[in-house]
Amino acid sequence: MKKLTLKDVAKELGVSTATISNAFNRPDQLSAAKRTEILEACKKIGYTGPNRAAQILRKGQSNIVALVLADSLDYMVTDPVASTFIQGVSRVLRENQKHLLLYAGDSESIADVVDFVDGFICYGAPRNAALSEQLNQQSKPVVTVDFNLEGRPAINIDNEKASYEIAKAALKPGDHVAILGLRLIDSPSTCRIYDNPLLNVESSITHRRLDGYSEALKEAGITVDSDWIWSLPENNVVYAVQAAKEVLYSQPRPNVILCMSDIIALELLQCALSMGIDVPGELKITGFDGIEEASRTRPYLSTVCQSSVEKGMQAANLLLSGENQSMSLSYELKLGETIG
Amino acid sequence: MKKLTLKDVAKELGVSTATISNAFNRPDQLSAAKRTEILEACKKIGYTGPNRAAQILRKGQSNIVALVLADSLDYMVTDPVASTFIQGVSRVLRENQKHLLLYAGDSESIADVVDFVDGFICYGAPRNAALSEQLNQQSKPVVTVDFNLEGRPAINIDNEKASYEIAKAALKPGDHVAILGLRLIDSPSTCRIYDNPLLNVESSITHRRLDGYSEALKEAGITVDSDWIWSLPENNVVYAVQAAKEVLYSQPRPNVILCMSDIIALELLQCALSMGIDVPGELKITGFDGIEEASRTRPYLSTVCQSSVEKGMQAANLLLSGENQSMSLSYELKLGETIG
DNA sequence: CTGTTAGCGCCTTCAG
DNA sequence: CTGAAGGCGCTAACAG
Repeated sequence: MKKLTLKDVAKELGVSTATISNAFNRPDQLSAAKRTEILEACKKIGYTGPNRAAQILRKGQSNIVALVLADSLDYMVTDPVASTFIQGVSRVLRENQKHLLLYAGDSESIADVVDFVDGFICYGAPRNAALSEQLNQQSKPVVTVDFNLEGRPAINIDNEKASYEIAKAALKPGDHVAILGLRLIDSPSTCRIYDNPLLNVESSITHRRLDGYSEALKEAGITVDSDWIWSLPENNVVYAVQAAKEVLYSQPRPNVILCMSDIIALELLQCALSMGIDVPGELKITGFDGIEEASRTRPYLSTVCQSSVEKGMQAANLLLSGENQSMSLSYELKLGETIG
Repeated sequence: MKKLTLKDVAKELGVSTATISNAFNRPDQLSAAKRTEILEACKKIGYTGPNRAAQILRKGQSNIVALVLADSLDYMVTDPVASTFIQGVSRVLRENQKHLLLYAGDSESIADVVDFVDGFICYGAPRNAALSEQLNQQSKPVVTVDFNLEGRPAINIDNEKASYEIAKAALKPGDHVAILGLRLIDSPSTCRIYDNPLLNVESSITHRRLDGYSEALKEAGITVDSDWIWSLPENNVVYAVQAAKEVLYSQPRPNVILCMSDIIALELLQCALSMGIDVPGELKITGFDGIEEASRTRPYLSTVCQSSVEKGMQAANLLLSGENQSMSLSYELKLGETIG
């Protein structure tokens, strides 16, 4: 028994194909009685509705939304910030009967899916910059998050202001400060940035965070040389451990370390504690993001909480609404025990 | 400028549509020279290849694999075990140029996607049992993980044996034991199971784990009444906190608590520590899964480590290979400080 | 309210 | 290597 088509069913029931199609797609085009009659008959003979592949081609609509993540899914899917974002997106898509296709930001091109997805949510600048180009040149709706694409609606938080504030809260004049940053330079491994060329200074949010820190440092009369600024290639535990060790074994050891993510900050905290360093007595630490794990750890991390769930929901809503209106979401400072 | 079709391009280049199609899909059907000539010309005029929606319809193949998660994406995507599994899946799909569609296990039906995806990986029994039915009745390949679907290849670990072993390691005769389980009964909230009807006793892995515990308990001559067994509706922090409090405030307080996930165990551990309970002196705790966070916490959790990444990779490989061969993956006991 | 028809864009055969 | 033709399964427009 092969798969039934709409035509088969029409013949079987002795009505036209249009009527079957309408019964499924446009209830207003036929009487309610006829409609339920047809639907019941379909159920009986095992026809579950029009073939989706054909519908996609015909209607140019698939109910699939592509979520383009900044990097390979491999990295992104286990990142607590990203997965919370995905959670928000999926919640809204579900309400709207849309489906979620995850797309890696280091893919070669969007050609594989651009013809059938209904739109793109782009979470962070894709590692492969060509994707940004391609996204901008195609005509389906795009919403960007944590970065901007000319002419497309975007969702952001004010990274610079948030970073300024958390740094401000942690710093006192005379502090010796280090910064553990993310993808500030294009390096495959954890390292100090020295005077290497910076990566995407204009567009990357981590450079905005750096700007915020710098402002607070300047106000406190503190200078931080580029050999006290680290760059991690990815926001994960492996790189975080490397960075934590490097910075904690550096002489003279900083007494304030500003981290651009909670993952980094938490690992640094663990590392410091196991070295017997007193936090916040000898070392103050700040994070960024406000991930759940940060509130399960003691001492409690000082960090910037951004609601990734809300970000995801807003992004999805914005995409589905079709409006071209960017927005800036709020954040919240959480001053925990790691800055005393 | 509207989107170019294959036909437009053929006319433009003065060759037949078949040739263009072949240039993209069947290199052996034309000379290498002609092929590159065509491909270059296409790039120049901005034709990125055949329309995927049309290809999907025509070829009946989309290069999209649906990952059916046990529950709503909302829950699953932030679960560390599930997201690690997704990581494994995505790694293999990427190598094979396939794309990943996330599908919620509490959806009404698979009809929305069954016509165009190339196959299904089903991670845990879908909350909506109708999906299992539907999956089994359609003809595309399916691989199940952590549960079985008749006639379909499955990937599992031996939950019963693993649970037996971890319990065995923790237990001494005379212990007062409680169990924090997952979805043992069909309840919307955290509660003791008492004599409520059990859920999916045959098929659910959590009942296998319970069986394993029971065996070890029997051997140690310990009985655990059903009012010392809790069931959490989902594996998340909220329910874990509730369960932790309930069990720790119960009299007489157990001195061994077997948890069916690390999330539960970690929350219980935090809770116990903040109540000033000595672990493992006054209370031993075991987990299940071996999530990353468990190794960042002290005292180190005793747990069963299963490699979810490998599970995901195997599942994807199995699906793509098309073989109908089930497999059982290994696990590893990690005896940490929480059982002394 | 129903039936007919012309594509959506492509792939594959087949004869040349 | 080409050109033509027949669908894949459906929907939208139009005529009745």
